[in-house]
Amino acid sequence: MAKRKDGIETRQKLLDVACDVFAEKGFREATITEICRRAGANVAAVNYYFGDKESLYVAAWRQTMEQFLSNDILPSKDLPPETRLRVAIHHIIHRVLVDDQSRGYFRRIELMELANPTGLIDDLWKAMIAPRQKELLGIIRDIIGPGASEDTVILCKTSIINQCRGYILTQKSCLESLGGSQFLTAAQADRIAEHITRFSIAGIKAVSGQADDQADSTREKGDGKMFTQSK
Amino acid sequence: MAKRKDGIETRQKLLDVACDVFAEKGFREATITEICRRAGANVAAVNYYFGDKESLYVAAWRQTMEQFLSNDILPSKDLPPETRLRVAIHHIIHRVLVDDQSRGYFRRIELMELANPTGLIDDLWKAMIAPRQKELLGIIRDIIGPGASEDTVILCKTSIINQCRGYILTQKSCLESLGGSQFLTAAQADRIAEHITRFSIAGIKAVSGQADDQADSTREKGDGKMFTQSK
DNA sequence: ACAATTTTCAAATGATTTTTTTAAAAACGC
DNA sequence: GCGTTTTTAAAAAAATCATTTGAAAATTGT
Repeated sequence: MAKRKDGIETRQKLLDVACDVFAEKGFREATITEICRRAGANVAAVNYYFGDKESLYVAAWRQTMEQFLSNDILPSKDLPPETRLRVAIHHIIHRVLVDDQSRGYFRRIELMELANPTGLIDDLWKAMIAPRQKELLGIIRDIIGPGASEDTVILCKTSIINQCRGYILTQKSCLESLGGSQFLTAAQADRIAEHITRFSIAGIKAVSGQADDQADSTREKGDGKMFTQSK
Repeated sequence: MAKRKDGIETRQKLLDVACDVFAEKGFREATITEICRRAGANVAAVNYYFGDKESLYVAAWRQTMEQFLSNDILPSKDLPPETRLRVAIHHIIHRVLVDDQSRGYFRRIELMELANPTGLIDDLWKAMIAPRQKELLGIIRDIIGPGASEDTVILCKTSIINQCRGYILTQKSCLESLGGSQFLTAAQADRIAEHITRFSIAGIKAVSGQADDQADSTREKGDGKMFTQSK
């Protein structure tokens, strides 16, 4: 006999709420009890549909990633790199700060995972995010020119990512104190994104003189790289 | 009769370890059991000296803040603002990334508190950090000139803080993958700080054209400010 | 309408963990 | 050595939480 359709509805509701709660509290502080309560389901529902909490977490991550990637705009390679950077930054900021149904979760769950790693989604993360990081590095390289060291490009990427990422943290406390709404207006997000864009383009150009042979005496491992890419 | 001096030693050890553990795990995931174990004290010690876990947390925060502030170098007002910014950034990054006995805790505990607020130290935080924020805003104002809007100054401050703050997050996972040492060398931290400084000075100058009457149509509250200062 | 199956539910289980207390023993200052 | 402070082991108490269970309810296909 076929499955009932209210079943998958509950399952989906559970998954959506799980994204909420994991994004808010991280894996360990999120409880099945709360997830079920907020989903209007019985405590047993998670175990019925997902087996256990860990599997629910992985499923929530997967859904969040898929939403994140599916809404992705890849700026055409023909555009000048400054424009491509602008598009990328606006995109990140909007997803984080503007309420358009759960698309901001990715960055927030990522952050919780960074702050308190569970290790449950490392493989998933690497597979899906590595290409995106390369894309950003490529844009920066195009702006900065071939003369700059790879270290410098990575530092620029980190500066940009960190600028955006920071808003995830302050979002909650900032906005709560302003009043009800959990998200910024599109105009406010635009203002922030535009700021980060201009700030960063100028920043990139200003540090472009950092060639690879900078600071030779302090080099450690002898492989010519001071920093390696990680998360 | 006078108090025994081994008593305050234990108390101090407890407090130091508490900073470690709260910085690593945040309030809720830190346990008294672990703190006492790592301090080489009995489980009952925390309750004996501090009463309960919450009081220990507040005490740990207070100590961390005081260490943070006591080591503070206030760059002389005579210096050009670019130099003062450089000093401030180097200072933050060194405290976060270089191992000089627990001075980096402040930023890490702050981060945990931001990611998962307990609300226990809000007042403390506001009282001690607000002046420092003002200092940074003043430096930026000096660089950017009187023409720029207050919003723009705040956005610049946020860009700088966020660039620094991000390294707290990636520090752990980054460095673990590189091998044992929990901290960067001073030279690596210098490189990062110098990058952030140049990047940001250029950034500030690039956005200095953002006057207050930008984006009037999207203004919300009518108080002329798009953003208010928070954490 | 009925049987088969899926889903929901309340209650309880079980396990683990963690804070807090207690009362006695040890260590210290004088 | 005396009085006090500190430490200790053990256990009590409290608080969670994930998970299970078995029965009830709801849905589906016939």
